[in-house]
Amino acid sequence: MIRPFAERETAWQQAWDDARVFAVSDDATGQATYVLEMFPYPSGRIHMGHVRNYSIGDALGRYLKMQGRDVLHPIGWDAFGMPAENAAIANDRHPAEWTYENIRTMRGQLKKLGFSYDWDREIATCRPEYYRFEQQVFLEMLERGIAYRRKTRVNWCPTCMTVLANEQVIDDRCWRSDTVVEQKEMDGWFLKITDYAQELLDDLDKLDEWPDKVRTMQRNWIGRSDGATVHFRLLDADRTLTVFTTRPDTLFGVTYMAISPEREDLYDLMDEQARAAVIALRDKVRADGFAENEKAGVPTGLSVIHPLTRQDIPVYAANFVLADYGTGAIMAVPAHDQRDYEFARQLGIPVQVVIVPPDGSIDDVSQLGQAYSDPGTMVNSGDYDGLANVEAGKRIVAALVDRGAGSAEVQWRLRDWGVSRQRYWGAPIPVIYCDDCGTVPVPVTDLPVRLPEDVRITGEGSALVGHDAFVNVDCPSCGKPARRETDTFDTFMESSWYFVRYLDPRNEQRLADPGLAERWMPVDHYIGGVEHAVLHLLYARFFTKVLRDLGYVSCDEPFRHLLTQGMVIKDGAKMSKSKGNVVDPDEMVARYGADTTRLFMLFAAPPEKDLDWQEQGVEGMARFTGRLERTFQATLEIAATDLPQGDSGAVFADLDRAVHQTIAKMTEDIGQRLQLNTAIAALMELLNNWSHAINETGAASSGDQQVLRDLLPIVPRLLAPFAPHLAEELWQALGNESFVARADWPVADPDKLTADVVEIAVQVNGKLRGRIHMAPDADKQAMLDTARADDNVARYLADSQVVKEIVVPGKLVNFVVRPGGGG
RNA sequence: GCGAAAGUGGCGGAAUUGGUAGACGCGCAGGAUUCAGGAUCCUGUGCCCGAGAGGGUGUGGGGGUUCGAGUCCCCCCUUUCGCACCA
Repeated sequence: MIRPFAERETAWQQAWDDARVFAVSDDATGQATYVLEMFPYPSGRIHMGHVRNYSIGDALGRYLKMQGRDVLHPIGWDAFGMPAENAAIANDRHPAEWTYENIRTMRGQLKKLGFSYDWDREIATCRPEYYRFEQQVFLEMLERGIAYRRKTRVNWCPTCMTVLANEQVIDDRCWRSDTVVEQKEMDGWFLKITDYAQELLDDLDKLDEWPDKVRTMQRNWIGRSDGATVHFRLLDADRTLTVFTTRPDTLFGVTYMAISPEREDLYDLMDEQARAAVIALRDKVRADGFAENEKAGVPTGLSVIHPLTRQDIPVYAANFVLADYGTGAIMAVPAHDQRDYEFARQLGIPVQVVIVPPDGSIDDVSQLGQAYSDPGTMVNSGDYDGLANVEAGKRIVAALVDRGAGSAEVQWRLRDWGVSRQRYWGAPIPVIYCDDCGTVPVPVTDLPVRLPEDVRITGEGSALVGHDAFVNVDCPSCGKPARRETDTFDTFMESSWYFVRYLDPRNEQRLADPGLAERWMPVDHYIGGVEHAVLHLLYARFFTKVLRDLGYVSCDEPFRHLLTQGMVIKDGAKMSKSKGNVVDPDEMVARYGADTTRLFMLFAAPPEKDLDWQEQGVEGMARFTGRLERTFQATLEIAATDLPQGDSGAVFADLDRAVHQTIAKMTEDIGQRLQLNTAIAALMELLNNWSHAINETGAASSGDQQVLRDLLPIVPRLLAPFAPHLAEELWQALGNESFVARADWPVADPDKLTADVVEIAVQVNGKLRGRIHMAPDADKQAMLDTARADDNVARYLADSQVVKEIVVPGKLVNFVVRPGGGG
């Protein structure tokens, strides 16, 4: 008896829970396999993007479990963050209350979708039992100098009233509120991600199961560039102006220097008029951001001495020189750098050519009207004339080293990660400031530093600042009154290591047992949106390397295979409340059931592409599940009737082969290619053959019946990764007492994978002229003879001469002919 | 501007190693069943010509390699994404 979907889905969800089917034991003996989807922020309700994400991971996890693996498939909540505070302000509720209520709602929604999570391992990052280990790791980082405090210019979002990391600023705007970010001078805690820059870059090559797109984005973000620093003595002052350049070979082409107007350390050397001009430029640059592409600049009145030619070189302040890259100053070579060229043109500065194309195709580069930045031969460069520019570059660096005027150097675009946030709803940073002892780490034995709950959220800065009991503490070192840090950690901290906590979520002594980390890490399949390509995925990689160095894990990289799933689109736009095109998962589950909803999400597009939500498509999928139920029921009845002895007919023999071909195709599509859409298509195709065999031909003999009896236990298992409730229901209808979720994935019988007759295309001059049917292993001569015998093919060969015969066994015959003669 | 990915019926998408383009699904058309609607079942469905057999044409555009190209090479167009004065 197959129950209606609403009834059976609830029943099976309960049964899975009761039997703890997806709880994985740490001492199981199978191959440890870790399947993980990016954990959700408890924003209120599950949306279709979540459903898609988790349906992909769930299908994969269930499939691997059926393959005999020990599958770890946990879920939790990325529970700290701004929206909880915003909601608190709007509704006068405590962020914790809001968050836990959302978690309850969303947990219920996930359960209704029937995902195969090990709920015993559920975590929420806002619980002290979780963040205490984050605080502990931070203290260890502090000890090792990986965490440090400094005053610096930071990105400040006036809406969120907090500092942002560089990664959280997109086009000069806050990643969350879209407000234009301001620059502010502030104290804050930083993590030395730059110490790991080289390893983060190098190890990208090991991540061969990551999309190239993501690896490229990270490579660009890290931004290694090789070059040299060059020191220029300032004229009439006992100071130097140091620059970074990737083109030391162009040193003889320097006709001016350019500094960022933010280089306030140089203001004292300028006369009043120049200083006023530079300040005006600085203010203009700050106001415009970098939206302004037009080159602008002013002379500073300063000059430097060229380290090799000893010539005087003027220094300008220029709007295109970045304050926070390199040294905030450049040597300008207008002949060979387009930006320098444009600026020189703008201000009438001379252009000095020092490299010409090696083939002499252009003997006077100065006539180009733009900078020449390709390789070439050195000119106007003293001893280096005639050399290839790359070689000259090396020698010039050597000459600078000799004179103490420079050295080879590597620059990075990656900045240290600022993790201080002036927000309440986050993990407290475990340090105390004492007037006598300075910055004092909270002793590990005092952890966790609990976030106090008796606060009122006003939106006027962090609620912690005014919380006297939290702030006023005794110095752990000298015992005198001291102040506790009131900033909290960036929420990206919590998501940088949660995948390790899942391994040992109830351990009160340690973040995770190293043996468990050894067993389960790295994550085998990590699935989530591409919007995390830099932020979360870079931080998580960094954290993993730190955890390795601290002895918590033994792997270098957290995620072996990364699948970046596409967005869910409706009416041409990403589903969002503001666009009013959201589809509520609960509604879909109520109307069509979890199985149908999940099947449609997986079928409508390959996992990595965007998915267009079409209600009609869901209805089509409901037709499929309905048809499958009816056909299964009908087949059960046939299997139970008495039929005359006899071999199977041709239709049923074909069906038998189709079953095994479907197993083979689905196994490859899910296991190797991760193309869940074509795996489902293959199952649909099988159902078409199967229901036709029953309805059109009908089972007439015991042989036919046997084919159906063999097919029955295979179908629920093929269905189980995608429509697990229906699969359990069908499995149970066969009399099985165990769960299909625990059954073995079927194995195709290799003898049944080849048909005894295949269709072979016959072409004449590459055009299809006929089709013949032969055994797949027919020899070439037989194929040619049969092809020639085809009426239509014969017509094309009649008045022509065959000059070449191409035969692809089991596939195709192609006659290459030319007119005239007789074949 | 630089980098990456993509462009296939009315629509979502298949085609895995250069070998029968359009699997599977939606939609649409015709039929069966039905009082009717819905549901279900069957048949057809790239475009053009043809009663049919069959022929022509067809994977963004143009060229090329090959017996054979959606797939490989060159040029161009469009879309999406990422980076964007990184010296």
